Amino acid sequence: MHTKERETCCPTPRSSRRKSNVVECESCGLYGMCQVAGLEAPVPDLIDEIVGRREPVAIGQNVIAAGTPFGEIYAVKSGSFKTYLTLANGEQQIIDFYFPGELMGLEGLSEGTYPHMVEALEASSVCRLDFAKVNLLGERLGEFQQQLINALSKRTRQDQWVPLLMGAQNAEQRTATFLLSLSARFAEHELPSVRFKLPMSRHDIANYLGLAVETVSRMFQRFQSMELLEVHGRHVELRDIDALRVLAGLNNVNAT
Amino acid sequence: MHTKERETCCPTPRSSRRKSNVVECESCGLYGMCQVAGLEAPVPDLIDEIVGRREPVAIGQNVIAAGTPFGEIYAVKSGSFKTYLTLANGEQQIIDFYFPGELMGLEGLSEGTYPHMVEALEASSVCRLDFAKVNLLGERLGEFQQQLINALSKRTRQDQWVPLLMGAQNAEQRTATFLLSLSARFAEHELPSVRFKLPMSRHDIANYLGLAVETVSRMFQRFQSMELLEVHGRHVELRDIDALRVLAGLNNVNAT
DNA sequence: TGATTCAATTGATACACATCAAGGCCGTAG
DNA sequence: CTACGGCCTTGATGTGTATCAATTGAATCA
Repeated sequence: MHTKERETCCPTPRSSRRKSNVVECESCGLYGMCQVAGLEAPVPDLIDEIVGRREPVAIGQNVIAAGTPFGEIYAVKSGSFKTYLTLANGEQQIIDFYFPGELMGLEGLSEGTYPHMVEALEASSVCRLDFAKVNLLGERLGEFQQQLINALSKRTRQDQWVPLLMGAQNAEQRTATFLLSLSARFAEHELPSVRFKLPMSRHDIANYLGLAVETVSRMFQRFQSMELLEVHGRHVELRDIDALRVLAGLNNVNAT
Repeated sequence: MHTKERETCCPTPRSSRRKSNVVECESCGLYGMCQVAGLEAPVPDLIDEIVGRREPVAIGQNVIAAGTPFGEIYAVKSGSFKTYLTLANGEQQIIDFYFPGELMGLEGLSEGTYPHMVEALEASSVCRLDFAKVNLLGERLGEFQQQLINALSKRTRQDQWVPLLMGAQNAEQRTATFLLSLSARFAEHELPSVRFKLPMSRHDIANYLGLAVETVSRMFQRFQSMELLEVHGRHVELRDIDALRVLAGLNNVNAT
C-alpha cells in the first residue's frame, strides 16, 4: 500500500530531490487531500479522476488567468510561480510568489473566479486538484473538507509575513525581511533554505517590495559587504541569519 | 422559525443599526456556522453551547493574546479591533484591522496557537464560536465545515488589499488605497462606506502603512485640498471615490 | 566563437518622506 | 469655567530612496 502511494503520487524518488528541488508528497500542501482522494477511496484509482499529477509548466506560462471561473487548485511540485494583478497603468503588481509544496488558486474558492494571474517563473511542474469532481469522494468528503480547512488556515498564517514587509520603515529592513521569508518558506518544505537560487528577477523583487530595482541591488551589495550573505546574480547564500533577523527588526517574532 | 433566529442570533433590530454600526447576522462572517449550530441542530439550543452571543468588549481590551492556545474564533458584531505583533524593539507592528461582520482568530486554526494580539479600538461586541464543542454538531459537522471553508476562503481573498498597499510607491497612493480598502470592507457588510469614523488613531494608521504620523496627516490634508474627501479629526467623508481610485493606481482593479 | 539582448550593477542628482520641533484642537477632570 | 494631557496638525531641515544615465555581466542564438 505504501509503495502504491509512492507510485501514484510521488514518481520522483527522494534521491533526485536536491537536483531539481522537487518536494516530496509528504511535504506538499495537497498531500492530505491527495491521500483522501487516492489511498482508500471507495472507487479504486479515484485519484486519477480528481488529481492530475506532475503536469509540466513552461517558463512564462500562465497556470491561472485572472477572471476565469474557479475549478481547481494547484500544488507546486517543482519550480516557482508569481501571482500578479494588472493595474490601471498597464503595469503589473506582484501579489506573491509560490514555491514547491505550496497551494495556488485557493483565493478563487469563495467568489467563484480567480482574482489574479499565476505565472511560472521557470520550468516547473504542478499537481492539480479538480474541485468539480470532489463529490465523487462520497462519504469521505468530510475528511477531504478537513484537509482543505487545514490548508486554508495554513495559508492565512503564511500571509503574516506581508504585514511585516509593509511595516518595514526602510529598504534595508524590507529586503532583509524578504530574504528571511523566502528562507522560512523553503525550510517549511524541506528545501535548501541557506543556499538557494532566487527564481525571480530583481525587477519582480522590487515590484513586490515597492522599491526601485537599483535599491534592491544596492541592498544586496550592502548585505554582502556586511558579510550577512553572498550574492552572485540570482544565487544567494545566507551567512548570518541571526544578524539578518536583528536587522529586519523581527528578532523575537516567530513568523512561519 | 425565522423569528426565533432573530431572537437568538440578532437581538438588535435593524432600525438601530445606523446608530451603533452593528452588523446584521445576515451580513456576519459567522452567520453560516452560527446557523448550522443553532437553527436545526439535533440538540435544541445547541447554539447556546457553541456560540456566545454579543459579548461586550471594553476599549483597549485584548480578545486574543499571542501565543495562547487556539480554541475559538470571534465575529465582530460592533466596534473595531486591531491585530499586532510585538517586535524586538518593543514596538508593535500592526497587522490588520477588523470591522463588524469580519472573523478574528482564524489564523490560529492550523498551528494551534494564535499568532498575534487582538485588541479593541473602541467599546465593541463580539460573537464567539467555541471550536472545542463543534463535535457536538454530529452529522451536521460536514455542513459546518463547508461554512468554515467559505469563511477561510473569503479571508484569503480579503487579504489581497495588502499587496496593493505594499506595492504603492508613495505615501499618497498608500493612504488613498488604505481609505478605499476601509470603504470597501465597510460596504461589504452594509455599513456606511462614504461617511464614516476612523476607529484607529493616526499613529495606528501610520504604523500599519509604514509611514510617519505626520505624513498620514499631511496626506489627509492634501486629499482635502484636492476635494477628494473631507476630514475632521477621525471623521471622514469620501467625496470623489473614482478620483481616489485613479490616484491609488487601481482604477481597473476589482479588489474586494 | 562572437553578436545580440536583457538583467544587474554602479554612480550622480533630485525629491519625497522621516525626523525634530512647536503650536492648535479636542477630550476629560477638577 | 479653566486647566491639563493626549491627539492631531503644521512648519523646517536632513536623509534615504527614486530617478536618470551609463557600464558591466550573463545568458541566448547565429
